[in-house]
Amino acid sequence: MNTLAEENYLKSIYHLSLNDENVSTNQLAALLNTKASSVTDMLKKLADKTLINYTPYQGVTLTAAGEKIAVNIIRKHRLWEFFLVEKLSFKWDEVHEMAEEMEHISSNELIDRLDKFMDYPKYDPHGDPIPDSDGKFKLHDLKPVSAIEVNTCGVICGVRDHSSSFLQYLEKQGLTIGKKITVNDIIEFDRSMILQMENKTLQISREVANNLLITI
Amino acid sequence: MNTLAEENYLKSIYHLSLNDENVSTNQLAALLNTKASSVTDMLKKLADKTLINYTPYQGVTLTAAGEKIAVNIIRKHRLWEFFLVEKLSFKWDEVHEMAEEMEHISSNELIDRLDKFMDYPKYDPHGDPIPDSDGKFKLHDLKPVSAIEVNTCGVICGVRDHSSSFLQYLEKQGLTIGKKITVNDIIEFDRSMILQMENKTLQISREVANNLLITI
DNA sequence: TAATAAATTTAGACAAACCTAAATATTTAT
DNA sequence: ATAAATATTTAGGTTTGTCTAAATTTATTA
Repeated sequence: MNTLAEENYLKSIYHLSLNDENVSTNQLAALLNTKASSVTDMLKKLADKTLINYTPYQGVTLTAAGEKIAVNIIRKHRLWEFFLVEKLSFKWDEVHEMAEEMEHISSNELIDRLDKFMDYPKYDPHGDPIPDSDGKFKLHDLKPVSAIEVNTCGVICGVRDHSSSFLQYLEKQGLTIGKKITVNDIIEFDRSMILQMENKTLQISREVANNLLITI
Repeated sequence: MNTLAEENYLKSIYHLSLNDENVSTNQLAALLNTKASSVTDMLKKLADKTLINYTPYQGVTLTAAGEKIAVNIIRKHRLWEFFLVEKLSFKWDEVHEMAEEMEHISSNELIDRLDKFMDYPKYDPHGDPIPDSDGKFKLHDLKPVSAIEVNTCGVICGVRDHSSSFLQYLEKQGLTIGKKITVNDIIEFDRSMILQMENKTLQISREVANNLLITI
């Protein structure tokens, strides 16, 4: 078994790997709220366990073994988030911290039964895909709202930013998972966007449009 | 907040306090699977935080603050055990280890909602009372089967031993929570007991009778 | 391409929670 | 009441995961 700290490093490396092939020490330090020297120590330890490929100064990638562990933690995190929202009626902006603790509950039998109990959900409350018990999952083909043209429409299927302030803002505007929106206009001055959604018109900043993900 | 180790010490002191007013260093070392010297270190730390009353060589008691924390952990443990059995269909002998991890999930809001989700259960799968959100709970008036006379009857409401081997044995014999039993006879030689339960007759050892709890 | 800046690693410490071995208190038994 | 046995604490280490400060490597830029 791995320690809590090791699990958090593997998870962070996995997340950062989605953007960059090689993950740097400083990226990890920033994400994990720690110092670069602490990261170096841990990278040596994870490399000794052959969970990562580590070349000093060159950053890291996960090995197959490391990725398997990371995906399993993400599976647990997302299933617990789903549980908290669907069964315990938490809001989508309230569950992240709790799931950060719950993802480390070790039993796989438990998580598989939880999965079954909730009828094998495919996406968590933020639209992120939930890996199945073999670690497999499908990504939607998602684009930020900011990437689409005037007069095209799409369905909200995810968010890039998971902060509660962003999620609360979206909730208040009714911009939640599954809603159909159309881009009516783009303001030239600041590239903010005018959206149509269920008879209502609303305006969102470029910043918001960049972080709101849709399928066409 | 308290560390995981601190929480486990407080919980253990609480459990041991039910039998002995003052809890000794060695009792804690045995229960926590650690060494007496390690216990001494932790007792000093908990005393500094005024969670226990500690006089060197004289053992410890919980302060009101310490007891509150201990009872809250026990509340969480028992609610999660109930969840695992009632919602995820685990058997009563399978849930202890998982609940040992889950009891440390910090959110009280989470546990209160879980409590509500399950409709405020009063007893866990082993018959132990679940403290409410104010830490209050009622004990059944329980006696071991070994303490009752021939031709008296009672309802199984708890177990003294929580080991999975004991629980599995009881399960196999059908001696589960809620079952009504009558003591038909006591064998003089080894004081084993002949029980009547739902048309069946079965014999249990003194050892089993000591660990099976009933209400009259 | 040499100097500077930025990123990373190394060296040496620290706190938490544990350990062993030795010292000290308390309890039990003769 | 004292010797022996038992329980507990103290002293000094270890490991994990963190830190700061200094050294080193890589990247940038003039």
